[in-house]
This record gives sequence, C-alpha cells and structure tokens, in this order.
Amino acid sequence: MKLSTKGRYGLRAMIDLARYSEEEPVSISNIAARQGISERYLEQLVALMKKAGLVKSIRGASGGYVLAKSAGEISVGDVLRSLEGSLEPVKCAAFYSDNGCMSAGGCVTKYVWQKINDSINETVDHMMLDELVRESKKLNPCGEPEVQECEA
Amino acid sequence: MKLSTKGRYGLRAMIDLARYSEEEPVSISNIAARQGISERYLEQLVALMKKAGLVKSIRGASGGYVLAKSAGEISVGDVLRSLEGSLEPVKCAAFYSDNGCMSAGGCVTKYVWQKINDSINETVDHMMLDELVRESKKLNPCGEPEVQECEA
DNA sequence: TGTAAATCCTAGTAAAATAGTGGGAATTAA
DNA sequence: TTAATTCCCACTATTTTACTAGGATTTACA
Repeated sequence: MKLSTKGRYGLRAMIDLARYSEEEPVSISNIAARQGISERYLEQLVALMKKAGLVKSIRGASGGYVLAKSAGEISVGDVLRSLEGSLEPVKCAAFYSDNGCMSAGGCVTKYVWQKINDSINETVDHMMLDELVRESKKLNPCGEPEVQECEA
Repeated sequence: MKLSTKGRYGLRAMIDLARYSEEEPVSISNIAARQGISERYLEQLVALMKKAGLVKSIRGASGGYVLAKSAGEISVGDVLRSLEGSLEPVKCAAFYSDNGCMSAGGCVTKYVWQKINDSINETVDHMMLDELVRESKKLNPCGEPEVQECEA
C-alpha cells in the first residue's frame, strides 16, 4: 500500500509549481533543483499531470509550466490519481457493478476494498493545493531548496 | 497504492478460517482449495498471521489453524498489517515526531500522508472479522468453493 | 538569424519487489 | 507405522519501479 515516487515527487512538484508559477511559468529544472528530484524523471511526471489537465505548458525559451486551473480547484486526489492511476487498493472489475465474482453474486472482500477506497478518496479529494501552498510558505518562507532527509 | 496478493489472499483466507474453524482446526489445504489459492504460498501468509498473534496452529495429522482470539476482536487492519506491514502510504521517518525533514521544521506533504494514513486506519480498524463472516455466510450459505473471476 | 533554453517524445535498463515454487524436516492422530 | 499436517528455508521467473539517455521541436532574445 505504498505510494511510489511518482506520487510523492509529483505532489511535491505540484505544490512547488503552484507556489512559484503565479507570475511566470516555472521550468522543470527550477522545480527539480528546489525539490532535489531528477530533471529527466520529473519531466515524465509533469507530462502525466499535463495529460490529466492539471498543468499547461509554454514551450520554448523562458517557457515552463503553469497550473491549468486555480490551486483551489486542484485536489491532492487529482494529482495523485494523475500519477498513480486509481488509488483503489484492489483493482476489482466488478467494483461498481452488482454482479460480483462469486457464485452467489459478490465477494465478501469487495466491500472491504470499496470502503478503503472511499475513505482514501474522501480524504485526498478534500485537500486542495492552495492549502498546501499556504502551508509551504509558512514552513519555508524564503523558498530555499528543500533538504530531503527523509524519502517522502 | 495497491494491496499485494498477500493482503488480498490473506484476508480471504482469514475470513475462511474464521468461518470454518469454529468446531475443528482448518488446514491450509482446505482453505487453499476453497479459496483457489496456492497451498505453498498460503502457508507463508498464514505464518505471518501466526507471528502477529492472529491465529494459532495445531501440528500433526488432523491439525490446522484456529483463530487466536474471537472473530469480533480481529480487525481487517490487524490482518492487513500483519501481511503487508504498515499501511501508511509513505514511510516517513519523521512521521510521529515534530522535527521533520525540511529546513524550517517539517515537510508539507508529511501532513498529507498522515491524513491518508489516518483515514485508512480508521476504516480498517473498525471492520471486524465476525461481520465479514456473517456476510460470507449470506453470500455463500453452503460453503461452495469460491470461483474467482476477478483478481481480488 | 543564430543560439540557448526550454518542452516533448520514445526507448532502454539496473535494481527491487512480487508472487510464487520446491525440498524436506518435525510433529502427531489414528 | 503411516499419512496428514505444520514448519522452515532457499530459489526463481516475472513485473514494476525509478530512473537514464538521445534527440527532435519550439521559441525568446541578442
């Protein structure tokens, strides 16, 4: 049940992007430097978020990325799902239908997975990016590069 | 954020075990047959649950496994954690301490991971095995082998 | 108009994790 | 004694992860 580096780096990058792209587009190399993430790898993560409609790109010199909508309209869930795919703990074909996989019409554990899924989504869909940006400004007012001692 | 087969098979096995071990110990091969899981693999999963104090073993012929406590005292969380380790989405060293990993005393995303962690635990720790056993009896009253069409 | 800074796109790859399989010893009921 | 069972440890194929690499394309600016 671990989030991969995609989700971990991606959310950090997105908070960074939201924080620093208000005046001008932010480049991958900028984010990568501040967050201590490989440029080439981050490139791929941002591409996923672009595909999901969370960020817009401006090509060419002095280009970069900006949010595609306001930070208040982008949830942690949007970000994580764009990178990790669905957050559901078990990929169950019969998840949203009644005809389950067992003889008598549904497997027991399905309801467990669904409950976990619901609670994860409930949580991540109610945390918006603007909140985290405010928090980031409080914790790191001057925008120093973030030292990573833990691997989150 | 996917549960591995350990968690998925393990919970199914545990519900099966809880359901069928009321009168006599249930063997691995019994559970494996009913649940369509490899015996050798299931053996290893049950060993983890034994180590966690969720089941007791009776060795020798006509031996098998029984619950170490009543089904009402074993939560889905107990089972999943015994198999998967911690369910937290990110393994953060500074999780339960205040001195975080960033210069200014904590990283922003830590709070996100903690919220997700809390909501998962809240959910799995309030679902007890006895509930699921009752559900299992409703869905499959005669204890037929469970046909797996989905991979949950 | 050239150059540097950027995004964009695709492919490759080492390391780690997953999902098992396999052999065989120890225990115990019948 | 035998068969059924748990127990323990080692091995392995496959998949996933976490990148690296190369190079094409776009564009601001001198």
